[in-house]
Amino acid sequence: MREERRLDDRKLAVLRAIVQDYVGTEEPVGSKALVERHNLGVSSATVRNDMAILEEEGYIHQPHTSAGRVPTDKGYRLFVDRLTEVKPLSTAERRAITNFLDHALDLDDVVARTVRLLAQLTRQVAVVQYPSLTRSTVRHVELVALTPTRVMLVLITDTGRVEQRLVDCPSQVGEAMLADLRSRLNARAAGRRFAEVPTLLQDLPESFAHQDRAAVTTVLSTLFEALVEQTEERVVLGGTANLTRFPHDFPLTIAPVLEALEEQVVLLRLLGETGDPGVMVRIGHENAYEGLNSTSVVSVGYGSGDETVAKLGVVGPTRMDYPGTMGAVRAVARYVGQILAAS
Amino acid sequence: MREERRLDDRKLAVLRAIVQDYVGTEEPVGSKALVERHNLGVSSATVRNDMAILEEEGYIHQPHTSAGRVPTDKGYRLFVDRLTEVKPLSTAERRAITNFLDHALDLDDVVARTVRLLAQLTRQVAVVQYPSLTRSTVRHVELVALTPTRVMLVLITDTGRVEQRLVDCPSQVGEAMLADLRSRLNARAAGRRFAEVPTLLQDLPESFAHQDRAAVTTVLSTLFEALVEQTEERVVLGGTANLTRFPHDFPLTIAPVLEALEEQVVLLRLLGETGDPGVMVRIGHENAYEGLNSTSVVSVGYGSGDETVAKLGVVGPTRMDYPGTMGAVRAVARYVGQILAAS
DNA sequence: GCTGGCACTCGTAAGTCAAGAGTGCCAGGG
DNA sequence: CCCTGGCACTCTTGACTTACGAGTGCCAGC
Repeated sequence: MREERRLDDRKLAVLRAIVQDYVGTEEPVGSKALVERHNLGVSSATVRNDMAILEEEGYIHQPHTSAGRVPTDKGYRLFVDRLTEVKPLSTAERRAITNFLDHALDLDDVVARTVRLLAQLTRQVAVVQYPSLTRSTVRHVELVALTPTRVMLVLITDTGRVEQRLVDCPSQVGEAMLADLRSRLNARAAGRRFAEVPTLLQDLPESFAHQDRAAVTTVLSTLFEALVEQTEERVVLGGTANLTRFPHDFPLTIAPVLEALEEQVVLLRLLGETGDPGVMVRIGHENAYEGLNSTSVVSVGYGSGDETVAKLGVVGPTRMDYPGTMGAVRAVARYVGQILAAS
Repeated sequence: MREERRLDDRKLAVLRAIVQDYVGTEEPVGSKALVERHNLGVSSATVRNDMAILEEEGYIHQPHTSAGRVPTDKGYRLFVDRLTEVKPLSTAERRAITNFLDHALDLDDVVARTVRLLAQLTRQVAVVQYPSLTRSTVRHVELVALTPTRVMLVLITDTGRVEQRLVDCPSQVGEAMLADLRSRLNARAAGRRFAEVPTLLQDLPESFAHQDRAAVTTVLSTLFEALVEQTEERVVLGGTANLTRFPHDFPLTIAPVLEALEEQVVLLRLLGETGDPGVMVRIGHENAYEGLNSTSVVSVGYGSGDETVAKLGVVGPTRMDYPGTMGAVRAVARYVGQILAAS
């Protein structure tokens, strides 16, 4: 293809150098500075020619005549795909992760700590999704009578998550009937995946006395609701103060970013659209949401064992240290997975 | 006192006008503009004299010679205390509150919606504390055997909140013993306030068979821990994008503010230090936390009935519309209180 | 005690200028 | 054919100057 013909190894090296320098200095990088800081073995004039080609192909861009070059989204994309490797963490960083996460108390705490850790490690905005329940199984369902017609339904999942729902029953429910329902419910549903539960329980009301059937049906439908609703995931955010580390594009970009980050739906879509198992990077305009057009998202799935139960990642400026960020995100995800598997 | 002698009604009117104009225009206000926009009945020269007095007393301040005046923290304080009334909401705003909160599903949803609502209404950063459990009572304690030595403890409070804890028991716990413990626990603790529970349950282990006592003690201490820990409150934040509406002092002030707002501890102290029942306003340096020295906090307690169970409020620039903000905060708090009382 | 008038201060905007960075292009050499 | 040194050109940036105007403080007079 055409690009292959025009972009020889040296041009790619130039692009790599531009990205690295620009990420470091935050300033457009010129040909002269480039040859000084990287031993490319050619003169600045040659580099200028290469840059002209790279610009023609859309990998770099010139803010104005007589300024240095800045990578475009397409340039970052090529850099991420072919010009760099994920950078493994230093042992100090690795130790920080274990230190920080080993002291987590429960699921909420794991998520909260993960978000703080990611934000600190990458110095960017961290996003962590609660473990998904779509593939989760029911560990236990508890029913507690609060008043004669009111029942508290508590759903406990195998990821250690607990959800409660208040059920207003159409008729009085006796303690005996409640105990009966509880045990039958658990007998059938415990250990099952969420998706299976409704079919497994659909004929349950029939086995109850006529006057109790309405109440049983109400309880069941509340349970089903809870199961479905929990697939709408929660997302936790941290490190928004890191947005202020870029006084450049202020306050143009920060406002829409903050707005976007407050929308759970947007956050979920940010993380949600990845399919493959590796670290996903979405750069600038590759992001569906307009407010995030000048940011990149680095995300990855995590889970106990080999199943992905949720995603986590960071949001930062397109001008970010991709190798380092990808390394940090991946490392944190792995360790969180281990923690989840152990608990 | 001296102030009373020097600050006659007209000077106070001038201060009020300065605050109002400055909040509106965000620019230092001069004597001429003041007499044009408010019918003070005197000339600009007179106003200038008054301003000189107000400045001597520290109520207003001049950024530089030949600039208009800006209220100081002390000036805002006087304004809030004596020069204005809390502004009641418009019917449209009132309707927005009811519309928004009436559709809340559960406690989490109430809090989430409240935060969004407050942020929208005041166009500032909203902070809502989860209802306090210190005065809460235990509604039910549930124990679920997960493995022979592992028990899930679920605590349900009268505010509808649910907390779970995993308990690793030193010995195997049978289903029968667990049922026994469950019923005794609820018999003694249900309906009681958190603080009472430990004393009520302290001799419980003695009534169990010798080989079970260690397990019972473990479960109980986990329960007590959960009770205590829940008095450390959670706080939810929203509307941080509103911080970007002040391109003036950027990005000087926004960074420390964002940092402060990410610290749960700081947030809690922000809300927590108020005692009296009315709306509390803390202006600029009245704030203990340094990063918030250029912001004001407007907060108020809310609760079902007449007991305050938690607080909510907003954080904004000292240059804010105090009457409007106070009105909005108060109205939201009242309505949330009603919702909580009803559910 | 209020008012009009006036001189003074000082921040802001606009305009000018020089310096420097960076480029594109070209002609020559390997 | 590709690389290189050289050179003219562009355009941003910062410093400096200037003019303007908003706003003040003060004073004499009513």
